[in-house]
Amino acid sequence: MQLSPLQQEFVLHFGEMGSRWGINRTVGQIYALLFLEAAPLNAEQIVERLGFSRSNVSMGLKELQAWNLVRLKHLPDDRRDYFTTPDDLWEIVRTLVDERKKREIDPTLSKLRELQMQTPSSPAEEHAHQRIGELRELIELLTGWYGDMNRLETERLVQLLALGSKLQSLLGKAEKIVPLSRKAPATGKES
Amino acid sequence: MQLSPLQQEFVLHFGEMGSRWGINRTVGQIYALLFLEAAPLNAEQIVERLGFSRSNVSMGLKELQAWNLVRLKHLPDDRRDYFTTPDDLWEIVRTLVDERKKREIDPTLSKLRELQMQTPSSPAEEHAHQRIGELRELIELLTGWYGDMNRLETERLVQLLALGSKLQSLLGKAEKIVPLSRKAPATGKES
DNA sequence: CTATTATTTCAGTAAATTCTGAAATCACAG
DNA sequence: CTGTGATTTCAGAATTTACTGAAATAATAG
Repeated sequence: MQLSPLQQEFVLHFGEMGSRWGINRTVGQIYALLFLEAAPLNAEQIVERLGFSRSNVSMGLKELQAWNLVRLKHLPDDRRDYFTTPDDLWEIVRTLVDERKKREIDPTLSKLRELQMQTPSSPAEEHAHQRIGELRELIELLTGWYGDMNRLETERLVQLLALGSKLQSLLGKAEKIVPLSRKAPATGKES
Repeated sequence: MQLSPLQQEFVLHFGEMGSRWGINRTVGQIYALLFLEAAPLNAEQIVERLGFSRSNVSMGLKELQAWNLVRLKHLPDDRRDYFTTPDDLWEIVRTLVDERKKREIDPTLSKLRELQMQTPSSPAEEHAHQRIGELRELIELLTGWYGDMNRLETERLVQLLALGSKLQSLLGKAEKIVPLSRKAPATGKES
């Protein structure tokens, strides 16, 4: 592995962490490398830097593409594929969360809805039915909220996140002026 | 496996999904079973219902305990251990997110901070250093926000989540009255 | 202390996954 | 076409992870 010490440590760390997520070491390392690199890299360059077999890199890149986590570029007069990660970190986060939701949450939500169609036929099933319903509701609340957040521009989203706990008191104040359940009364301050 | 059809489908589904998370099929199924069950179960009952070996169940339960995802109970005049999941689903979600943060995010944040101490010694390292800094900042923003949310009572948290995109406009209005960057001016409406 | 039952540990095996090199496919220049 | 280089596929090897049964340990009752 021919990387600067900084790069090397970062890449190795992401390889390790990769296995705590669904992805494997190879994929984690490839991603980490592309993330740090200023310019796009082709498969051969990744092989040189990480010391994996060519086919392993090919499969890793395919996986990263399936996750939408890398962008494919082409240089003039060069027909090899070059890969980068988006410059904008928020784009990366959005992709990551979207994809994980798609793979880890959505199938469960469908399954829960499907299971709730069944009518329970014993006290045990009654309780299970109940429990499944609660879980479905909770996941719907969370995914609904996520959908809302995801629709915000990054700028707005960051503002909101930065507010954090200040939101609490701010909302308390806002609610006095703009009650949640009805039309806002005139305050004389709107534009 | 001796379960009602409803239980069975749920349990099998969570077994499958388990492998998309860090946990394995066995652990996923045990958890799903306990989640649906009204009363606590002991290890032997789990063996009967899921058909795993006794030792496999023992290891699975140990893992679930390490994740803080099950509660240990004891019945009078019975020295076997009985296991349940919390009745309150929000408690479960909080535990899950806390533990995943602890395992998947916190170590990375430490590593990023550590790497940023190093002074870059080449243009490539300079760029990597930059990139690592951006990533660290983003993760700090997200974890900071999560810490804030986590401190809220469930009641409040649910209200906030349910607001979703309505928050946007509400905040716009609130900001006119309570500007974010300075002390709130008197509006004549505070308590 | 001894017997009985509950639980855990662990070495070996089974299963799943990751990784490789060789061959196949693809893409284009000449 | 044909040849060259880029990329992918894939069968088997290597590695890792999951699972089991047997033995060890722990806990309690008598």
